[in-house]
Amino acid sequence: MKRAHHPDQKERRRQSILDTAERMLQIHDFHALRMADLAQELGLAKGTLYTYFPTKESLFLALLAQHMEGWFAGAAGALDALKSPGGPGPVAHALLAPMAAHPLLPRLLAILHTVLEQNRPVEDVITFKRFLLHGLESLAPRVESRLPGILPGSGVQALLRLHALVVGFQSMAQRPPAVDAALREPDLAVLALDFTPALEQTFADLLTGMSRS
Amino acid sequence: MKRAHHPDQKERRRQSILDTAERMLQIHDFHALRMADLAQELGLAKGTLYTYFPTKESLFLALLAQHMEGWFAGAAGALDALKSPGGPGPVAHALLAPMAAHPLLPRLLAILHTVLEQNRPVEDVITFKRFLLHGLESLAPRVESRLPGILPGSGVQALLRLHALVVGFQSMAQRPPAVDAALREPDLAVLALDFTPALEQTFADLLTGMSRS
Amino acid sequence: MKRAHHPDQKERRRQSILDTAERMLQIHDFHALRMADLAQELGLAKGTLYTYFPTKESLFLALLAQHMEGWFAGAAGALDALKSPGGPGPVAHALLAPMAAHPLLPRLLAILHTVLEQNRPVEDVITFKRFLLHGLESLAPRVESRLPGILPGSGVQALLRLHALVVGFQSMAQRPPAVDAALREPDLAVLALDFTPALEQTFADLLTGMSRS
Amino acid sequence: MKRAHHPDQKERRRQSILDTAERMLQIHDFHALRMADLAQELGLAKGTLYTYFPTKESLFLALLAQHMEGWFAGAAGALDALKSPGGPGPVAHALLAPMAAHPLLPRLLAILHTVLEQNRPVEDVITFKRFLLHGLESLAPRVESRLPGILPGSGVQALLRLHALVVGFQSMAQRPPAVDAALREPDLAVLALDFTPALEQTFADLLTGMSRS
DNA sequence: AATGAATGAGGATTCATTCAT
DNA sequence: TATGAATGAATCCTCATTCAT
Repeated sequence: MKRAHHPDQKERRRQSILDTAERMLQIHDFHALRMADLAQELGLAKGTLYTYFPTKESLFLALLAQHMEGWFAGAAGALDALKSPGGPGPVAHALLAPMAAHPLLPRLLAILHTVLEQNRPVEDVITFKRFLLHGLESLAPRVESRLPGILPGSGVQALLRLHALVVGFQSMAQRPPAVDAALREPDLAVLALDFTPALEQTFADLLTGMSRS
Repeated sequence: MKRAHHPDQKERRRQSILDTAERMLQIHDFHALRMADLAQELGLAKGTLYTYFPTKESLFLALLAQHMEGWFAGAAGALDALKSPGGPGPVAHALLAPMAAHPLLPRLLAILHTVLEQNRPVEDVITFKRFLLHGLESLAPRVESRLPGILPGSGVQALLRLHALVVGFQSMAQRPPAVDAALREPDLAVLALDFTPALEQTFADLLTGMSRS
Repeated sequence: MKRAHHPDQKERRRQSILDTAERMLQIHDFHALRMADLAQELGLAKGTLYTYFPTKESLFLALLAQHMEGWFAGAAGALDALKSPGGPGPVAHALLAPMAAHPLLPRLLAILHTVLEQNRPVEDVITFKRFLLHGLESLAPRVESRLPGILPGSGVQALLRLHALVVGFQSMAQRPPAVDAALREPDLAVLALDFTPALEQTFADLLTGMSRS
Repeated sequence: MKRAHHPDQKERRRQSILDTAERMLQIHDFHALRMADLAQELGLAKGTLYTYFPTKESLFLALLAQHMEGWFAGAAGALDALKSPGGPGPVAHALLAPMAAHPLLPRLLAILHTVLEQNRPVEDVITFKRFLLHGLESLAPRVESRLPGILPGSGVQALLRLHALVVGFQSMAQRPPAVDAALREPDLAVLALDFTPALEQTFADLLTGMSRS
């Protein structure tokens, strides 16, 4: 394997690790995806991964950050493209449609608190949380300006609530085989949520409620 | 250890296992809580646990079911005690105040999909889902009747959305030590959600939105 | 379950346990066949089995003894029906044809030394060995009288050698699925022994050799 | 513990694992010999064993292969050293005397089918069976050429029959303490086989029979 | 005689991470 | 930088057997 001496090369290799991790994450979940497999798929040695990321969690946290960034940008653009005032429905759509370009985002968010942030040094957590907050704060005013009735300053709150909905619906919508089979019983069909529409509709309703309360 | 031959005794012992599991779950999380420790705490042999519950998951699923039942009853009572029409705030409070008597409920719900329902026989999942749906359906009309503007028949949907919020907020609010430390940074305080009020306020707003949309 | 007070009833129940064990042994092997399953199949409690047989091993040792007895009788009859002198082939056939009526016999013999006689009280082993020797000694003169060239007194030896062949061929012929698949490779077909003919032919050859040496 | 980076070192370490396993197998049987003990005896971590052998079975299968190879070589040499024609007795001796240098061989062969080949991937079984067959086929013509009367082409068959006798006599000769005690009863002494002479004598008789049939 | 609740020993394997080369 | 050998913690469940009722 070529050595990545130049910073550019290092960055490229780092990115290739993230890309491969992403690809493999579509097949296996976080726990099932082993560092050894990732290394093999990349043609690297296990140890090499650890020169780029200190832990497995940090690797996937970086992946999450990347997708968050993409979503922040996409959502900002979509909100900006919205005629003002947009109203809850369009705002919800503007925020969630860009998530389609980042299908792993909900899955990574769902393990953010329970897995990725476990056993990490406080400084890293602070860094990530600042990054997250920064993104939310860039979207917040855009949201507020498209929702006339909303309480000024509650944009970040709305986005945190969206965060909770993403995590909650994701965990309900990602069904292991046995649960999937169970929900094929006709009477249980009502419990078989479809992630995207459920999320968007719920969030639109929530924004509606926030716009009047 | 006395043998529980009489059905009454068996039921009492089963309950003592659940009670002890609950007590220990307040200290360790599901994974950290080992069956061996539980047995030792109970003064039973490990194998004995398995005469009452076939797997660790089934034990905690039973615990969850018990608390769900308690919450169903409490919420039904609180809703019935509500003057009609109650409106979103009172309804949200009626639904969530009884959860205070079941502090483990959010934590168990948060691992329901990702842990407890993993690797379980389909029939068990069906049974549990039916139980869950049955509870939701007993609450749904009560919710609808207290929310004049809500779409008829959307009571179950509202409760499923509550479910998602519980799971989402729970995972955000249960912070490992490092995250807790990070959120003590002044600028990050906004990310430090307090589970109960965040949940109740959000759900109230959601009900408000559902009552008008 | 009816109590078996009368000795006759006890004997009948004991036999029904053996019969059921035999039936179940055709599906699962010794280790896979659990005492709990056996009890359930019989409609008895586990503990009841232990009033008839002190251990799992003793139960199957009794089953083995029963089949041995059947085989002793069958082989004795077949040998007696043989015109004298019969020669190695007919003698081998007379000894082995009756084994077809006891298909479990080779399987039980194969685990006799490595499983059934483990951890048993010396007295029981003595009893069983005496029973075994007694059977062999009843067949030995019949064998010798049908094999003119054989060394007088070597009948028991011949039968012990047969015992070894039964155990050896049984372990080679009872193939787990992966081995069975492997032996479907054309070049490996020669290793895929068929228990009955391999055994009989080999034993006939052995008797031939013993008749001349 | 030094890291075995060089292939030579790796091979040496692999061999030291096999050597230690062999030494410990003389005291405990396969089941009683735990991987943890083996690792401790070697001064290695348990996990390290698994970098050399994927399973416990594969480790002992490798050990068996090694002894088989030794026996193949020894037997080939002994047969080659035999004046032609040798006759059944000398051929049996040429085949079995080299087994004395591999006292574990019969024990490993006795668990080959019932333990070592269980739960192994088909490819591994095929590989091992090919290795086994290859060894048998190298001995077969040597056997045939020393046994004038034998059916041409029946050398492999003779060796498979030897295999069965080894397994059968091994299981009869390896007596647990209780059985050993039982066989000290004077009348039962006839059942107390001595592995090596019983095997060699029987096989010689079998070859005699095969030479004329 | 029948029951069935209680017992508890017993072990291979995975995999994130380290560190000598 | 890259390697990959070494590490070692971590744990659920089975099931023959017992014994109080």
